[in-house]
Amino acid sequence: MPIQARSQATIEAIFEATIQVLLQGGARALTTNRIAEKAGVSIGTLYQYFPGKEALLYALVGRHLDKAGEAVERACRVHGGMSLADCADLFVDAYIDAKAGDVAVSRALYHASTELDMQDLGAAMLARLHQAVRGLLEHAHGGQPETLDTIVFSWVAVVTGGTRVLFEQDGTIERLPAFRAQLKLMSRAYLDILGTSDMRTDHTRNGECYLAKT
Amino acid sequence: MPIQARSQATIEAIFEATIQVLLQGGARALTTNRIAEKAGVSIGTLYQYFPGKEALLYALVGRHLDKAGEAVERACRVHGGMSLADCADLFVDAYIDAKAGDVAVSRALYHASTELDMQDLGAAMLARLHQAVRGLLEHAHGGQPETLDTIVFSWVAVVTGGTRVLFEQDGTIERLPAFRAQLKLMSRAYLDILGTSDMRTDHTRNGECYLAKT
DNA sequence: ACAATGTGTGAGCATTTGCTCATATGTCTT
DNA sequence: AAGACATATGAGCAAATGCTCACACATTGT
Repeated sequence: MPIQARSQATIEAIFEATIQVLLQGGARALTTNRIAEKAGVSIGTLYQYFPGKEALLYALVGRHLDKAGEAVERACRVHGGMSLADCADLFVDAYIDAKAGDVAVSRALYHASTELDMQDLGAAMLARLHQAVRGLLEHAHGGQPETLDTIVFSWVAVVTGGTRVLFEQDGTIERLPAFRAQLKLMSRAYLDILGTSDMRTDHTRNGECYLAKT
Repeated sequence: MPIQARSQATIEAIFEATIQVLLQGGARALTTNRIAEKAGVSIGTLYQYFPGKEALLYALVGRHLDKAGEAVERACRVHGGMSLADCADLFVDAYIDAKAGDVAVSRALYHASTELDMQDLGAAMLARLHQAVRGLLEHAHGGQPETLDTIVFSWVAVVTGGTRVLFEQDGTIERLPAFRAQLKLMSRAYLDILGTSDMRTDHTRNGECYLAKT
């Protein structure tokens, strides 16, 4: 669709302007006219490239998610003979690094995306992460495939969800280093179950009562 | 402010109508006129009780968060001489149960809340959970208080965030039981670190390389 | 019965929003 | 140079939204 070079530049300007408007004024201030103004193009131009406001946001969010997803996939591909602990660190680092690049943008886009129906984008992202992580752990798992899927799903949900909570609550990413370390610790402890026992055993008996009374 | 009984009923009707509109039409369809119509009251009545749309949403979201927070706090208060594993189960169950009651409502309210500036409500909820969980683990922790705070923060973030991801992606809460079990398993494994070693040790050496090659 | 006050009404206004379309200006090919 | 096509313009429209206000009804106390 882009025949001349300037059209691509225009689209880029519109994308960038959308992010800027979102960052400055929030979801409420995100109007097509404002976006066009900020981008330095006319409102008509905007509607030449996007059939509507929703489509613009959809494309923008999709592009960002795609970038993050690709980064994680790339990181997960190189895992020759890693320990589970290293796998844990690998995914946690890859995901957080992919998201930490522009926390503000991620937050802004996420807030904007709730106005629309973008659950499919989020679901696609989750599925992508699921596949990547599955590949990472597959050869270390001896049990049934569905068991592995449950583990992968839970782990991915916890890592992505936990990171989101951190970013939402702590805009300054002050706590990020500590949280990252804890997330790794937790992931290692969890994944080690893969190598030590079946998922169905009740692990309350393995660990004693660690309660240190007074 | 409510002197006669019917005013309270009106407010309740408005709250309920807000949820209904949100569930049926999403955030885009959430207009004051629609809410009033659905509630069976006039638009003027709505603005007699709430200074604006934002205030209405703020009150509604606050009420729901409050209910959930209170439930978790109540559950966390009774913890005489529990093992860490039981503590893990307790919080996971309490939080999920508090949220699972009305998944659809939680999702709807969350989506609506992004239009506004409600980060303070979310932060307050997190702080509340933090305090409750801190009380739950306090007597089992021998290290420095800041270490405990880091653990509690990370754990709470992971449990709340992970649950949110699940609810957003899986509206039918089909995967909830499996996820709940995994979350408990993960929490137990993580919290056990509290009783076995200091947080600063590198746990890569404790666990071997569990990788089962082929 | 009657006023005082709490509660409910809804037509309609000011503003905003997403978007269209007739037109203008670049850019490329021949 | 000139036509063909891609790109850009922006005034303005139809619809929607948050909200006001002058007025009506209900409940209470005396």
